[in-house]
Amino acid sequence: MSSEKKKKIKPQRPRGFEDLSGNDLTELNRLRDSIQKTYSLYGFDALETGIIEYSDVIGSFLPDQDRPNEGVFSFEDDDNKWVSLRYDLTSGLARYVAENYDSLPKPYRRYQSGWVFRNEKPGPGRFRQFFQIDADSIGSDNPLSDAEMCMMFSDAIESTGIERGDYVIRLNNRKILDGLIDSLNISGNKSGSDINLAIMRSIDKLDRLGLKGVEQLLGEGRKDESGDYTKGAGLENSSIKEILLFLEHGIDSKNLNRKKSLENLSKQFGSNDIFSEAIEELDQISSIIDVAGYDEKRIIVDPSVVRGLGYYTGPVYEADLTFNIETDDSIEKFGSVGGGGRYDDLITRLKGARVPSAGISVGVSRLSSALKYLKKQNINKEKLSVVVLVMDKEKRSLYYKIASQLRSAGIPSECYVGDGGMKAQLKYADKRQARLALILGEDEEASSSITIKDLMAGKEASGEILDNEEWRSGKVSQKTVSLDSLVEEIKTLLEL
RNA sequence: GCAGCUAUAGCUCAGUUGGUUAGAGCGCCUGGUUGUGGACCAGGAGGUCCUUAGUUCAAAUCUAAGUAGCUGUACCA
Repeated sequence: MSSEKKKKIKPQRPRGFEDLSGNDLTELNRLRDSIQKTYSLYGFDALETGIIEYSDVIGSFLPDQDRPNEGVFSFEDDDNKWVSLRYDLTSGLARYVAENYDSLPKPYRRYQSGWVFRNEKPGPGRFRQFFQIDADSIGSDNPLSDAEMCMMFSDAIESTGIERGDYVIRLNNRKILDGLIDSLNISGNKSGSDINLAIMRSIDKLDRLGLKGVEQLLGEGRKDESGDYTKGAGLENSSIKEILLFLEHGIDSKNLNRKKSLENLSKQFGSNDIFSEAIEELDQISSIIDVAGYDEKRIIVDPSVVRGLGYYTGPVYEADLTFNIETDDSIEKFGSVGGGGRYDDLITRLKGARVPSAGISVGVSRLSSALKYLKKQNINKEKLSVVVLVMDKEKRSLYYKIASQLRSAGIPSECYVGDGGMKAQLKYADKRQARLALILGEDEEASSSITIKDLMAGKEASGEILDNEEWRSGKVSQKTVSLDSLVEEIKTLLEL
């Protein structure tokens, strides 16, 4: 006996994976639909690609070890080829574009949503499987496509029910930071170098760690709450000062209009070539969205945005929720719900030729919990459903006929399909959160009527019942009606 | 990866300086009520006290290692 028990496998879902049901699932679908509808309004095409790609295509390479790359779920297929679960939707897009390059319209603009997988340590609000909704524009160098991304981003977020003022699109350019770091004359620095990336990473943590944390990371290093130590970039004090000054300006400029903000920036570091180029690009984007009527309530210039260290090459955008979230012991910023930017070199790897591109990606779980917090989600939206009880198993066909009639009238209805008695069936209906139970037994049959039991009303009444006799009767919230008028009665009852 | 914390019933947790049969609330099941879910009453099932080794007359309790989880941090093409 005990050995048998030992064999019983503990039902446990892998960490970082979620089961979705009920309201959460409905909400996911709703968000996906409204965002995709926005993308579609802009003229983007829908695309689906598989969730598995060849590992080398996905951008990883086979090292000498057994596993291709950290962070990616990978395995060998029958042909001894390494395949991987997609870690984002861009990799599939890149492959698709390179494969069908000649037949696609250029620029090619498409949207896609789906689950992506990362084999990483999950944390609060971070999963190993999560849902992304992307839109990308392939094959355009034009600032118009960046501007379009920002505007569409803003529209998409508003379409989910988040109101203007509760979010903002922060626009920046990677070249601004490149220019800044370039002007510091740090030895060994160039775009993509270790020291360059270390600085970028430190700046990226401004939101979470604040100016002080960034200062520590740029210098010697930083100790976290648990006592663990992170080694810093080791810059000289003068350089750190410059960067911090710049970041402070970034914080200030959030409150300025875009034009003013860009003017200030160019005054501050105008002499650097890379920097000037960045300002010029941002200026063009800003003019386009100005004319289109997207003001600073929706899109701001914020020089502290870093985004995806790897493949972004120009303008970057991030959607931030601006309200605070109050937890038990602290008040935190809700933070980013998605982002994107220009990546001019990504498809080059698969295609050879340079393919300038820009894209955005929205993470749905964050957005969903934000909406839940704002109470915009339709929580416990009253479900309209009816369970027809099986009182006499011989007469099942009759019950099915009733359920079928109700369905024709647009009322979701089901017949109990289990083996339990009446008590068990009502328990079932209760757990299903059905609104009504229909009872047609001997009593009702004799008068060709049917009893409608309002489960919600009964539940409410139950708190007031103290007398056991009254309880026993169980008839507080019931109504017996003629079988012919059933549909009408239900419609009046539910105010349809 | 690094660091800190934690591990007792399905869930949330209590368990005294190491002491005899390990508890509570919720949930679940049964009955009160063979035609009534949800209130109420009565009863019941459910435990490798994470694993292994050690200390001890005696370990859920102390020690060590391992494992898993949580939190922070790092990484995240």
